[in-house]
Formats: sequence, C-alpha cells, structure tokens
Amino acid sequence: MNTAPSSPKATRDRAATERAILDAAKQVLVEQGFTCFGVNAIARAAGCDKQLIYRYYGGLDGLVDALGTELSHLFGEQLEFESSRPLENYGEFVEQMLLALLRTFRASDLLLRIAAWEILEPSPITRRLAETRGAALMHWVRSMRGDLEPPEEMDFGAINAILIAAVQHLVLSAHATGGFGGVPLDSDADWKRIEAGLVAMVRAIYPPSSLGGS
Amino acid sequence: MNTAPSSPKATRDRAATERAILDAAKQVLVEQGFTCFGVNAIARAAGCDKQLIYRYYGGLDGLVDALGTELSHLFGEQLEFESSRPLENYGEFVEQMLLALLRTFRASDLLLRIAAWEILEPSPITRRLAETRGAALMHWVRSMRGDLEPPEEMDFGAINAILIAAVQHLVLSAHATGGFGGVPLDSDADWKRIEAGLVAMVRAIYPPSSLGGS
DNA sequence: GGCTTTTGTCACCGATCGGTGAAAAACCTT
DNA sequence: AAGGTTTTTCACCGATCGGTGACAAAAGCC
Repeated sequence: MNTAPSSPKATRDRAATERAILDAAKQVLVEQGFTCFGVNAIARAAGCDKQLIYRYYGGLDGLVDALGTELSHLFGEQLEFESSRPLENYGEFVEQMLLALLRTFRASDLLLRIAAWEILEPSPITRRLAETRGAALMHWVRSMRGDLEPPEEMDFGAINAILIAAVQHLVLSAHATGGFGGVPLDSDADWKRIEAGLVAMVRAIYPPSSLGGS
Repeated sequence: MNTAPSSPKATRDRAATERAILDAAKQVLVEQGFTCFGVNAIARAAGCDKQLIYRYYGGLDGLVDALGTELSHLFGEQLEFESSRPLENYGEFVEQMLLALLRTFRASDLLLRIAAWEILEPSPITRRLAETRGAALMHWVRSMRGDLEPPEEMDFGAINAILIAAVQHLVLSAHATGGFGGVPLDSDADWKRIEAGLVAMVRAIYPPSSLGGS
C-alpha cells in the first residue's frame, strides 16, 4: 500500500479528507455491509487515521448524519428524471411510481444497503437515515402525483404500502440470494416479469376504465 | 447469577445441554439480533462454556444447521392448522395463504429474524437456513393449494412472489420501526388494514366470479 | 526567522471476538 | 475403592473493535 515509508498524506486538504471519509463510508457500506461499518474499516478505506473521523464528524453518528443528507440528495436525483410523461389517472401514477422505484433500487447498491440496514437494526443511527430517506421519498411521490386523486372506495394507503414494500423486498432478496422464493431475479428478463406483474396488479386494482372522481 | 463459587452445572446431562445451547441460540437471535450471534453470546445465554458448542455441534455452522431443521419443523407446525376450510378457487387459495403467512410471521420473532438475516448477509450459513425454510414453505403451499389451478393468462408466479414479498417486508419493517413509510403497523387494527388491502388486491387480480379454466 | 493553529499519524487502552489445549469434576464400570 | 470415560469449566491465544491522548509535520501569521 505505501511505497514511501509512512507517507503522511500527499496534500493537506481538510475538505478533501472529509469527502474521502464520506466516500469511504459509502464504499464500506456497499462492499462490506453494515456489520463491518465502523471507524476502523472506514478509516482504512479512506486511507487516513480514524481519529479524523472523530475530529471532523464527531464519531460515527455524525458521519451517518452527513451520509444521510448526502443520501437524500442522491435519492432525489435518481428519481427526478422519471416523471416525464403526464399521468392521466391515479392508477397510472402508482404504476409509474412503482416502476421508477424498482429501477432506482435496482440501480443503487447504496440505497439498497441502507434500506436493509434500517430494517435490521432499529438503532438511533438508522432512525435518522430512515427519516431522511422517507422524507425524500415522500417529497418525490407528492411531486409526481400532482393533483391526481385516488378512488375513495379503497384504502389506497394500505395498498400502496403493500406494493412499495413488495418492490423493496424483492430487490433486497434478489441482491442477497439472486431470487425470491422459487422465482429467479437476476437477468433483466426476470425483472420484466416482475414489472409486468406489478403493472397487471395495479391495473386490476385501479382500473383505468372507471374514472370515478370522488 | 452464581451463588456458589463456580457452580459446575447442577446436573450432567448432555442432551439437556445440547437443547439449552439450541434454545440459547434462538434466544440470542431473537433478543440481540444476528449481529450478536456468536459462540460467546450463545454460550453466555446457555449458561455453559462455549467449548461445548464446538464439541457438540462442531462450531457455529453445525449449530445453525441444527437450528435450521428445528426451524423447518416449527414453520410447518405454525402453518399447518390454517388450511381448514375448503378452498373453491385459486384466488381464495392465494388469499388464505397470504393471511396465514402474515399471521405466522407476525407471531414468530424467530422466523422474522431469520428471514431478515437471510436478506442481509448472503453467507453460506444463511443459505442453508434459506433453503430449509423455503422448502418447508413450498411444501406447505403445495399441500394447501391441492388441485386448484391458477388462471393461465397471467404470470401467477411473479404475482404471488410480489404478494409474499410484500407480506414479509411489511412485517419486517413493522418489527423494526413500527410501520412502513407513513403507514403505522402496530395495533391489530393497523394490520386489519393490511389484510383488507391484501384481500382486495387478490380479489381484483384473481376475480372469483370468472371461473375460467385455461 | 519564530509562533500558533491546523492537519494528520502513532501508540496505546480495555473489551470483545472466535478458537484451542488442558485440567477438573461428575459419572460408569468393574 | 480404582480406573477410565464423558461432561464441563478454565485459562489462554491472536485479532479486532471503539475510543483517547500525545506527538509530528505542514500551513498560516507576525
């Protein structure tokens, strides 16, 4: 690793070091998982001393906070560009939301890891991550929904929770074991099946034909 | 804990000790989570020396194997009694299966923890757990389905995977954070909402009226 | 030049981890 | 009671963990 004996950092740049630590935190989370997420591993990945994590971020908690804000921005950016074509009814909105969510989770290992972390360890650290992520998601969904109203005769809150939970879990399970249950989830064709299933379900639940406002 | 100085076990009973270790393993998994799942914690909970884990189970791997078989039995038992009333069509089968699955997961912290573990750490240890659990689930589903045939015009494999994944994820999320997204999942009333949503979805997808074979 | 402040490194602490070798204590057989 | 076997505990190893205090070196200021 070190050619020169004890190379004391090429340049002295606090901002760059802070960023290196933050990037290292993401890297460790993605590549090693949250069980290895600690000052030692992060400092090792960042190529600096762990003391700097305490000095610059006030320990792991502060670092996670910084990572949380970084994350909400990333979440917003990844999702933003999807809502292009105008939506005609509530079912179409749900459909597009689910597909965008699925692709976003599939594309970002970091988001995935953090979502998993939130589920597994209800620690105060993950609470803040969950809140910031949830807020970003909420904001995005609202901006996407526009003024479309859900049909009143059904509990769309529960139904949407079910659908979103399904998307999240399938991506998580696929990432861990390459599938869910007996269904393989690896190739794009596999995911096309899921997408088609989601669309079919949404259309069955929110039929586009019956445009009943109120 | 010890009144007498170094109480070297009240009775010497290998079978009882093995069972104590197995129970301690479950207890640690449920109460501390899988991050604390190790020989030290288990031996501490079992009230014996960790050496016995190596001697009787050949280490953590063997212990997890034993726990896996124990688990598949538990899974079968917890699910068995649900399939009482005869099912008339495929949609009703899916409906009852989902509700049984939801209640089973809600009732068993151990099953929940292991399901979460499988998702988070794709280690060889969890692979075996996933396989045994998946096999038990498969067996139960087949016995419940009987000779009911799904409608051929839709990808019931993908749709059922979506629904089962949703159930699993909702219970996981509820256990960790008391809800999912903005939806609280704590009281029985909250879960009634989810159950009603599931039923509504299944009935929309597999309409009981159109009994079309092929 | 000297001086302080910032930036980074190093050495160390106690605790816990997984894992092993050997002694001690109970049980069984004779 | 003697000897051997099984069951259990103890003591120790190296490694890693989170965390802290002291020190070295670069940068800014006078």
